[in-house]
Amino acid sequence: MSSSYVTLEQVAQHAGVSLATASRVINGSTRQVSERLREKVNASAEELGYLANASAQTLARNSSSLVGLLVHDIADPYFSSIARGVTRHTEEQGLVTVLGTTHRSTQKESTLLATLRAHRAKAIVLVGSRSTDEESNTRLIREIEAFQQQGGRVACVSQPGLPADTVNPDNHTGAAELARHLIALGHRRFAILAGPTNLSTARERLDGFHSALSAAGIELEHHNIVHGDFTRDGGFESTRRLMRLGTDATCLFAVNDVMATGAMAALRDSGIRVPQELSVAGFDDIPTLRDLTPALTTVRLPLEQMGERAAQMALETDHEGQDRTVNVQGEVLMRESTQRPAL
Amino acid sequence: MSSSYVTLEQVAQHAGVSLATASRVINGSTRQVSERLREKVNASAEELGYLANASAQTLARNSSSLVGLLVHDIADPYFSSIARGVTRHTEEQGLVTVLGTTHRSTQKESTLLATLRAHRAKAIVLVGSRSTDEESNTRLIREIEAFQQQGGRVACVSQPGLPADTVNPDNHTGAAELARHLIALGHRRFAILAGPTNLSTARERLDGFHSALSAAGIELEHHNIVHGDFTRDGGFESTRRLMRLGTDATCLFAVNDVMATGAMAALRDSGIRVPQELSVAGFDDIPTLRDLTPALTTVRLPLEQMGERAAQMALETDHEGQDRTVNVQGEVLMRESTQRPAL
DNA sequence: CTAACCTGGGAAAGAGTTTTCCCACAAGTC
DNA sequence: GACTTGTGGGAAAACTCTTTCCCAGGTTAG
Repeated sequence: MSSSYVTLEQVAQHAGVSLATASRVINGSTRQVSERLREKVNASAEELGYLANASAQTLARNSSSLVGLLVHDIADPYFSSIARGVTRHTEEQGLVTVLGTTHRSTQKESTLLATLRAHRAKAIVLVGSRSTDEESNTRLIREIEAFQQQGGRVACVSQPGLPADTVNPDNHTGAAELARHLIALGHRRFAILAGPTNLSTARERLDGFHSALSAAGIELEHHNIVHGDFTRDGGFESTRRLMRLGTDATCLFAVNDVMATGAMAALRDSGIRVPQELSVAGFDDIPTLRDLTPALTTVRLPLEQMGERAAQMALETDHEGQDRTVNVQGEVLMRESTQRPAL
Repeated sequence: MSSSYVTLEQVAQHAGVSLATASRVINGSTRQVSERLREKVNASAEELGYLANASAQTLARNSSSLVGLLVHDIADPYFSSIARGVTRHTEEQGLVTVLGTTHRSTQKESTLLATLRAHRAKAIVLVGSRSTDEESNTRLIREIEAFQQQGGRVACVSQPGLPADTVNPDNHTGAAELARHLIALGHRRFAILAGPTNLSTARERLDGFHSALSAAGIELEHHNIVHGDFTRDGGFESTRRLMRLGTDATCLFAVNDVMATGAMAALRDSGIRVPQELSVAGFDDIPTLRDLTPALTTVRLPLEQMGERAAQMALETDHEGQDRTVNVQGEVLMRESTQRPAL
């Protein structure tokens, strides 16, 4: 009663073969087993409702069917889109996805990485901006290497520079191209709703935008840059601050769509019409946010595919060479939230 | 080299004690261990970087630290909000969340449930509408019971009638109250963008709305009901269909926010102004969709807390009695997408 | 002073797989 | 007919941990 499990040994007995033979049938080993016995074992397994004990398998094989997925916040549509791509691939492969949310805490990240290591996870997909903090970065690298030592594989999304396969959106180019489109529209004075300075994604987008402005001979004034924390409310607050201080910009670039959403809300609250009085652009093309009014000009990233590709790279068994990097280009989508500036 | 792991035995040797003693120290058993040895063992574990092998523990204890979370689609903000609540609780408890996405396939649901069983998951949180299909329902119940037989615990969100603890939003009352508000605004002719008929959530919301209309002596005409599939695009298409066929309704109720979003997009495409020509209301108050224009009238559900509560119930060890049900009331939020009908 | 009782610690038996090693037997070779 | 070769099957070790059982030594009570 206490143990309502069917073990492989029971299956073997029921089929009248040895434990080893049963195992060989169940997970198709290299060794041949006669068709007769094979059928007998399969029939017994079916009849008894055999379900292999995953922890015993993991222990014996020293590798589990778990794939870790670490994101900052699963409720953030940026991450949930990527997560969907990851789960699509892992589930297709019959693997199990372990979801860990770090909420930008390197502490939690470490804990989760250790847990995944303890579970002998087969692979880990790391999503989200890498911090520029030296210390936590080297620690992260050490942990990744420890995991790889154990035979685990790692792939990252948006975290260039780690010793692992990487899916890397070209934030710099995307932002620069967006800037050029906006300049072409006639804008000359820009405000930027930047992200946390220590996150590479935020910095790359800022840099890319900035460099395109410079190339066009446009100055970006210091007081026209405010920082948000990549959340909707952060974007809202930072935009209010910008408005309170006053700005002569004709176009506001928020480095991600989620903050752009907050910005548009703040502008509406302040009675500023978008795009008539101020153009607004974002980055990511978050699917859930495509129905905002006015429709947001942005740079589309194929988030779901990025997650899928990362999972795929992390699980490719044949590849054993150098770490690979897949660069992903964004596509500028000019929509309703931007127009040529009023004279 | 092959095995770069530190085992408990190595820790024990390093500390000069037996394996059993080391284990007693590490996971604070009932048996006492002298302070001296205790410190020695802990120091050794620290020094060697001991990390317990989770699968060995699972095998020995016949219970893992895994908590399953089954949703239809992690990119759907309804589910990702709930998922956030679930992970908050599980991670707080030092447990590991396993994410499975079923995409409304009972086949995948079964597979995932079996996998979780094979891993000796400690608990499972099941999220999403229960199907009304008799056959898949009884199978689901059998699988849940099999899991419980093994000592696993189950909690559901929005799936009343299963042999498990349940967090149950009062869809009927919420929809009815919303209907009363809309009637009070002056609406008499309604169109409904209903959900898949076989999902309880969709049905309850439809029923609740309908019963409030009946109570007010308002007929709901058959041609004013269309069905979507709970997705944005489904809402879009169904609304187009509704418009093509023509409707005399002054208010459109979509049974969830995601479909309401698609409906608003379709109406805009058709040049129909919301709310001036047609009022629109949704259900859920999805956080990511709060910035739509016009702001959507809806029924707020505390999605994140619902997930958290479900996880909490699933993990409460002391509770061993009857299955509990927590009812959650929605709150009607009248916003910009509804107004009194034009005369 | 001895009997009963604690208490800390160690040996060993599982938990359910995988996998290696070896044996038995049949078939083919000279 | 003995010897090799090949093939299917079984015994047992290994994976790492938990936990029970038991023993030795010290403490207390009578």
